[in-house]
Amino acid sequence: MSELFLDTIDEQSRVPAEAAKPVASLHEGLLVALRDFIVEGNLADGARVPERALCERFNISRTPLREALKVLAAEGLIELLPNRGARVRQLSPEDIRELFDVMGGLEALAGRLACERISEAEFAEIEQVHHEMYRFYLRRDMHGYFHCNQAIHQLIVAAAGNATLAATYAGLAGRIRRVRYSANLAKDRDRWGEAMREHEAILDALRRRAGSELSDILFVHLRNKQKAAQASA
Amino acid sequence: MSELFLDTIDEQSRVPAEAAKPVASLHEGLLVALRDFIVEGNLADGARVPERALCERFNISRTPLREALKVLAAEGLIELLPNRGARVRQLSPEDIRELFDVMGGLEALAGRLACERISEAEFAEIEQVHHEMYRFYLRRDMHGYFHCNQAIHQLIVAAAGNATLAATYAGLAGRIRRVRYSANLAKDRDRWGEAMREHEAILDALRRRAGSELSDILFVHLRNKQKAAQASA
DNA sequence: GCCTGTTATTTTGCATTCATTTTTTCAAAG
DNA sequence: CTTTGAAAAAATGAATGCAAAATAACAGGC
Repeated sequence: MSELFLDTIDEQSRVPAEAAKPVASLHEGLLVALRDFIVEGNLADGARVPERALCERFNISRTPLREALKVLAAEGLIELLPNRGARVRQLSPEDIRELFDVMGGLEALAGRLACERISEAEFAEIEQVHHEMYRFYLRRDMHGYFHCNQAIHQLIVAAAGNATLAATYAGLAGRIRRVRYSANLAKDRDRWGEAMREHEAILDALRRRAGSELSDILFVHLRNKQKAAQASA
Repeated sequence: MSELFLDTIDEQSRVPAEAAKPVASLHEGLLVALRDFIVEGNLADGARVPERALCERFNISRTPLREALKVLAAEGLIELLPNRGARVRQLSPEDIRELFDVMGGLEALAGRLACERISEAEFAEIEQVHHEMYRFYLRRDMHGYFHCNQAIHQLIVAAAGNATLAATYAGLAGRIRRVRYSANLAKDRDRWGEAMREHEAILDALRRRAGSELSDILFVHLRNKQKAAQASA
């Protein structure tokens, strides 16, 4: 490799640098669109995924669509029956239980990792959202409360600083997005107070950077959330 | 359907019966073959994945191959560069660190769940493999030790009774399989003794069904394994 | 009238083909 | 001799076409 070549590299290296993370957009667009289309419930649970209709819907040929379907099947959003096409995967109560537990485990991990590396600024942001959530709780504003709640859990996962964890978590979250469990809490006011107390404990453990403890609290918190969802299902 | 046909069905009905759970094999075969082909290191790290060559290698057309490639990309084994084909994803030290942590988190979860539902028979099996491993340790039989070690971690994940967890864990394990970290322990005899003591603690916590405690031990155990692998890398 | 057996239509899976883009080759200029 | 530019070759991404399978529609028998 000549020195001159190294000079030119300086100019061009920026391109692969900025293109390094965003793998770029190929038929990614289609994949995202299709995923949203399914997640948003445009297709009934367990319903056949009509190839031809979707081709017209997205103005593409069958080849890229089928490729996208294979990916969605790998993600667990749909299932592919040989020679029988794709079906929207319907989650059994058992599936949902499993997903809750795994997400609980991942959040527990996120909490532990966050304690190791979270900055004061990141903690301050979580703390701020927490207090905001508390105000929503006092006002009995369910919508605002859940918005903050989601944000906090998301911030903890982000604070873990582990892209693999975040991606894995997002993948599982996408699977159960079709199941609406958020509003279930509405039926159980006691649970709401309990959840709020758990969140106090979460913030406290995070403040003390007590990773192992926070890990425990988060898992139990998710377990309780799961129980509440099941009870009101 | 004639009675005669029913007679023959008796013979054949076993096939769909046992194929009920395994969604069946379509181009799954190709997917598995391709995955193994890459995992087993037939392609260099970061190397281009030659479509044409693989088509000949597996005697298929480009369409099913490209579908399989999309799935492998979703699994994180390869990466797809737009208009520039697929490349074997090479894991940075950071990627490996992340993978170790997530797998540690999942094993911690597996331990916790296992404590909730493991049967005496399952525990007995783990205990037996543990003792077998200890004998390998005393004999300084590295190969046998690692075999048992892998088996124990696998049995704990299985004992968790969570298919989603098992699948997620397997997916991450597949990504890292290309990186050989097993033999790294060989360079650090002290670590070996430490690992053995940690396994004693694991078995003890599992015996007492101390989920939270086992969860902690398993995560730290994986962390130490990671550190040892890094140090000898 | 309901069920069985056959035929027609649709749909899936894969191969082939085509337009673009990228990479390589080659040659001429500096 | 290196470097730049253009043209050829190859590879990628997507569309179409075709054989096999599945589903639907239909006719005949109990």
